[in-house]
Amino acid sequence: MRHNWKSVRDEVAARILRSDYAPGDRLPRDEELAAELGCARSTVVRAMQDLADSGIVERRRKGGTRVPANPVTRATFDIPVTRSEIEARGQSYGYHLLEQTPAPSPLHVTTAFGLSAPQDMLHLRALHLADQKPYIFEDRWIALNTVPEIRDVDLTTLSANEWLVKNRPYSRCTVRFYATNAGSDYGPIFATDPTTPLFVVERTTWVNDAPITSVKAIAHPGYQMLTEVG
Amino acid sequence: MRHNWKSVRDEVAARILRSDYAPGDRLPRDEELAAELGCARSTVVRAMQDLADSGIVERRRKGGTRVPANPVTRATFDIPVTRSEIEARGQSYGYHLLEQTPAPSPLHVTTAFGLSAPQDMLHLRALHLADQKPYIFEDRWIALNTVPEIRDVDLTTLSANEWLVKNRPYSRCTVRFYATNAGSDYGPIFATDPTTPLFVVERTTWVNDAPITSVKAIAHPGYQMLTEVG
DNA sequence: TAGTGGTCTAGACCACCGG
DNA sequence: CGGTGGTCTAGACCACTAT
Repeated sequence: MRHNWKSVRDEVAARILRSDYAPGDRLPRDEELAAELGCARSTVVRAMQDLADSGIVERRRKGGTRVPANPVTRATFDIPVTRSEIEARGQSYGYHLLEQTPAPSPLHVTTAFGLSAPQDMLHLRALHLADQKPYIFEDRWIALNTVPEIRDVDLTTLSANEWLVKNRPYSRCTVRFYATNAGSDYGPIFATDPTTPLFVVERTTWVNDAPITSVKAIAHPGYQMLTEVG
Repeated sequence: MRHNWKSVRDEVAARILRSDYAPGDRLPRDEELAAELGCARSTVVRAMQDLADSGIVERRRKGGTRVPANPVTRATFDIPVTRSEIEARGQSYGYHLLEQTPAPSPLHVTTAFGLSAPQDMLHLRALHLADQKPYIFEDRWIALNTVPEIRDVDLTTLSANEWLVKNRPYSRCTVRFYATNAGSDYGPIFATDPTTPLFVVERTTWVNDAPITSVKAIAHPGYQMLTEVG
């Protein structure tokens, strides 16, 4: 008897691993599984919803529950505030504000926000240090119309990263990962050759369609984003 | 009256956006919220679990529900089979197997799997094409002890990627993203300068601690991994 | 140890969508 | 239109953990 949803989930997952249910197959109805495993339908539902969240099965009304014909690897990454990330590694955190300039948004930022025209923004360039060494360099634009208070915040001590996270929750966000060269922009910051490949995380956030901030976080050479699935 | 869990979730999310509940704050107990919003406790539970899954709140027995003091951006990426990815872009898919050699696992693969000694594996190098152009190059190692059937599969037509996904489900997987240079290994394949930065996705999979495959997928220049949150 | 979330149940009705 | 998953309810009991 399977009386809790995790054991039901694990049983179904095991059947998929054993190919009892193969990609493309339809699984028994929740009610049948409940009867077979000796639990309530809602327990099966809970288990199946968890599997569906992981992308291991697909559920459709009337269509039933299936193992996807083309399974995907669903990977989840938590992107913390940079200070937390560094401290979680047991390293000391340091922060340098390199530039703080009001300016109209440049084209790439305007389009990232989906705006039809440039807006007044605050442009920041800052460096996050781990054990005194450059860890992440951030190039950030903050929409002054949406976040006017930022003008009065002392960003030399507290990073915009932290202030925003605690004071300006977002309702929507896009995240991009890609590779770039250090070039003449970042090479000097990380003291590396301009040809060094660097990992970039770009995030753009909104509150109800009003732009908040768009940030390019360029990580130090060798940085990896790692996660485990399953 | 909020009578379904999504409206409860949205109401709580809205309160967090308005900073009615700020980072570090404790939210009312589920029972109180249920009473306030006029629904059953289980409806509130469903809503809160969804928010907890998104990292928007943290829940602990006896500790209650809180807005995390250090909120994170939780991003989810679906990594499909390469063919599906290309076809989903509306491009034609092509595949070339460049190399297929049995060999003992090299050090970096042995350690990726957490093995104490090298194992017999099948080494593959293959190129995925989108509209005839190089899209992703994969360098893959498959554990022959765990997947002996792979010896009898014709991998010149069907990519190992697809065969494995449909025939060898995994129970555990690690995913890494990082940047690398094209160098002399990948430069010729993508017809680019050796200094070109490339985005790499590295995945290693197991079934119940038995190694299945470890693959480095090197994407074409300019490749981005993109996702939306919220 | 007491307070809070976590889960299970049985039953009902709803909503989507495949045939 | 009928079959399947989706959700809600009320109540009970369990399990963790903050205090």
